[in-house]
Amino acid sequence: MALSERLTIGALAARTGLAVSAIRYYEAQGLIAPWRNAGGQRRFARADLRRLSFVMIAQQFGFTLLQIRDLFATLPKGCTPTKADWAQISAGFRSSLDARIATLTKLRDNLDGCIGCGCLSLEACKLYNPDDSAARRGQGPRYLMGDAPDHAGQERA
Amino acid sequence: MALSERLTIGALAARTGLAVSAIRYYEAQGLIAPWRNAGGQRRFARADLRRLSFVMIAQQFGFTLLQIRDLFATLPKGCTPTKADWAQISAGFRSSLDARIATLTKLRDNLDGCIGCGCLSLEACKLYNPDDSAARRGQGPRYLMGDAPDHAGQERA
DNA sequence: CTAGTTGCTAAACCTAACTTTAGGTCAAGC
DNA sequence: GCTTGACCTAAAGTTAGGTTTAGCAACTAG
Repeated sequence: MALSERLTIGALAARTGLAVSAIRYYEAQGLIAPWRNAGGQRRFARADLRRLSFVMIAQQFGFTLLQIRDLFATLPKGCTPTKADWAQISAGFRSSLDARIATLTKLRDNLDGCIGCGCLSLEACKLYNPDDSAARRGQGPRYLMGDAPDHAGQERA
Repeated sequence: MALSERLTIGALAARTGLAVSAIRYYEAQGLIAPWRNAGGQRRFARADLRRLSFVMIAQQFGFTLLQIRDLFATLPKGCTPTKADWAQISAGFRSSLDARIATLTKLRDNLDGCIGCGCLSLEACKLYNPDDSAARRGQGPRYLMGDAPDHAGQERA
């Protein structure tokens, strides 16, 4: 048992469900920092299981790897974050998640309104870009409605 | 006015806020099907404004272009879908959106539980992969918790 | 009728998040 | 001690959703 305090990449992969290549990729992205044994092979701490789990959860929450890395950067430099550290990060997730839920709900309600009122022209209704940045991929500003820019973009209700 | 019943790609871009290149890309993906004038230039119907608006909204809802294309494929073959057609599609969005909201809410509540109970080990808690496929990018099955596969993956509460 | 703007195609490039491939090394079991 | 499976690196490939570039054609205004 004490022997397995240091996990190989394969063991970590088996226990997280991640591919070995994904773990190596995460290391390249600065999300995890294993040390190496004499032969140059990666060796992971058990705490890295938690770390990777957190990465996977955060991804589901819509965070990019870059954002997650930055989040980790706010942790104290000691190798194994405490419960309190995780709690702090999780609380941040909580509010981000709340925001995303609110956005989607608003979008849904607007859609309902469009269906209900029968307008559905989609050219003058209330569905505007809520810049839910964590969930989007595009980058340019978009008016989002079929009609001229002048009635979109400024109404940020 | 009657002259502008056929829109050029530039006009369509100006009115939707999309880049010209994006519109051409959408055509290549089968989302829109303009005809060509004598000189080979694209000419769009006014209804395409609505179509593109719908694409943009659907993207915000987390749909891929492929899914949107398939959605459009269920429309009657006539060029300009009726209000009822849009309403039907929108209703489908509505339920998909409901599902996504439910997923995120569940995730949030589980996280709350983890914070609240102080476990936060992330190794044995209830945060599992809810296959919110519209919001994910990965493809393989993942256990999502740090610990062995045997207590993850089957509990689909 | 000619200049300038807009449009055309094809192909290359871009980012995120990985996987795959190629060619070689390490470690564990018999 | 040797074979087999796990591991290594570097680089290329993949998918989605586009943008950029290059070189050329077509509209439009004066």
